[in-house]
Amino acid sequence: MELGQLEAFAEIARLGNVSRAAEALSVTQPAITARLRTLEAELDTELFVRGPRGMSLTDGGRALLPYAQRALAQLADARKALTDLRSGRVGELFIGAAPAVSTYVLPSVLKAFREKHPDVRIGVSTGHTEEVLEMVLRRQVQLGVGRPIRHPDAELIPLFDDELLLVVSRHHPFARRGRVRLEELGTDHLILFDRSSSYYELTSSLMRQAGVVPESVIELDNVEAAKKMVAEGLGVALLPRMALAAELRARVLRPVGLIGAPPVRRPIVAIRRRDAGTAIGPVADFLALLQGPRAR
Amino acid sequence: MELGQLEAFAEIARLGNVSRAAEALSVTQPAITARLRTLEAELDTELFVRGPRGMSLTDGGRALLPYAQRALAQLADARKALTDLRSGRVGELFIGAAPAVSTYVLPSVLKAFREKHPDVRIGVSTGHTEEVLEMVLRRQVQLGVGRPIRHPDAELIPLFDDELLLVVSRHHPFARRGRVRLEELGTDHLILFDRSSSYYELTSSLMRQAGVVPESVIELDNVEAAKKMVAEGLGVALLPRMALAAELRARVLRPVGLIGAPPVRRPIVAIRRRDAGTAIGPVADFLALLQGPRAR
DNA sequence: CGCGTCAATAAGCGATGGTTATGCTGACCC
DNA sequence: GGGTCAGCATAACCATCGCTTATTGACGCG
Repeated sequence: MELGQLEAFAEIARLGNVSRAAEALSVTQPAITARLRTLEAELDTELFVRGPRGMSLTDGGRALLPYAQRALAQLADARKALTDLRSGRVGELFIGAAPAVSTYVLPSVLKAFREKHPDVRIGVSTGHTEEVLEMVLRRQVQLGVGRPIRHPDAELIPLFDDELLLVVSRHHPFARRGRVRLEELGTDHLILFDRSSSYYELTSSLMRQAGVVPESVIELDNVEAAKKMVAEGLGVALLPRMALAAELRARVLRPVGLIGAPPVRRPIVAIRRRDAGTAIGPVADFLALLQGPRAR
Repeated sequence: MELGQLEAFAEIARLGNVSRAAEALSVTQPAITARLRTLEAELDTELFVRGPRGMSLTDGGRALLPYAQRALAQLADARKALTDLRSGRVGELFIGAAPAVSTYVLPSVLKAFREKHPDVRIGVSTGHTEEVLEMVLRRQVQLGVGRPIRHPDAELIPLFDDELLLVVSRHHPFARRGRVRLEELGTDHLILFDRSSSYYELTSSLMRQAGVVPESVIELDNVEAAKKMVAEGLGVALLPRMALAAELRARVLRPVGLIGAPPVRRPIVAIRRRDAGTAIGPVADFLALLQGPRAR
């Protein structure tokens, strides 16, 4: 039982005529005759009665027809489903993301994505990178976004470098100078955010290495509050650039370069299961958006 | 997209391993690799990720799998449906039959049929032979049973000969003699049945040809009443043998041979559409029962 | 009574899919 | 860390199958 035979069978049934069926399938009439003959032989059932004006279904043929049609329809549907999937037009996109990514990166990227693919179901789960890795490994999400984290079954795809940026309020003396030496922070009030974030450790060690002890330290558990405080002039902060896009653009906060200190950069990566193969469809399109220059 | 390819795909997905799939399909491993390769090429989609310990589905493969399985299942079902149909085990059997056939032949035949094929849906429509022909031509029934009637689209299959039998009550003088001459009926009371039946004309012409004018004639519109009247001794009747099986066996009525008159025989035939091809399944089995010696 | 339609058959050929044999890669194990 | 094993990919060869062209045959129809 081959697909070509079933196709021929269905077309003959539809058109009641071998020659027409051959034409419809773009082959010659003997080819269709042969297909039908072998099909009938294999099923050991006459499917058509050869009348003087064409072919008419037997009981057996009538019994077979719906099955053949359904099978062929399944395959047509399969083709459509796959092209749809590859086009990214439909399907699902489940993402796990670290908090900062979820808050500051995904909104704009998902907005762009949704415009292109309105029919894709989107889901976002937020958690720290370790949790994101878990989600990926458990297949709860197709893609994770966070800082690099090694695991034999996980593949990391570099997206962009996030950077810790020293920001101050527009009225702060640093704002005009544009760049200061690290040690100068010692005379200022430092605002730190989220002890559980990986940035906390980076910031602290930076200070320690420079032997800088800030005048005072305020610890907060979220970036939004930190930004507000800096804007209010309560101190200066080292915050991830991706969290600052809006404020920098609105010039509410001002970036200040650090002299004598290496830039603190942290790559942001996408995390996928190695056994998921090359990304296709919605995932691939979303990845492309993330890697594109407009992300962040 | 070929069935072999889909089969290979489904087996690899099931077993997670090309070599096992090859074994399961009784071909060599390169054959399966090739099938998968061409399938992936045609669909332009990677279906599996080749890992060091086997194959695991990609998103694309996961999307395709249910379609492939359904298509293959349809074909398996189709095979089963056809073998079931040919075995006559399941399916439908719609019959159109002339009244006498419907009343006196079908019950026993259908009883035997049902014992062999309990899962076949059975339907019987009764009508005179012309109506039966109509039912057959309109495909309301798959098979008709009645007297021969010609039509270009109808094929007639001889089943058995019915015969008009002279019957009398057990107390009638003829009963002991066993055979009488046709003219002797002139002194008796004749019971005729069903003016609309084709037998009426046969009986009448028989009498006319012999110049016999019965003492009296009673006309009835059904065979049952006629049999009762004969049994009650109200007269003698020429009735179709197939309607008399029970009474002859119970010796309530006695057959009487007619000397000097040719036996009045009428073939009973099955009627099928010519374009229905060779009968298969339930119809074929039923036909075989009808043609068998035990029918009538 | 020849013509047209339509399916079946014949013969030849090219493509396809199968087989055996072998190569390559990563994992696992002393 | 090298050897071995598992498992898929590749190569080369070959048989089979299915398609094409050409022809035959059956059957209505004008």
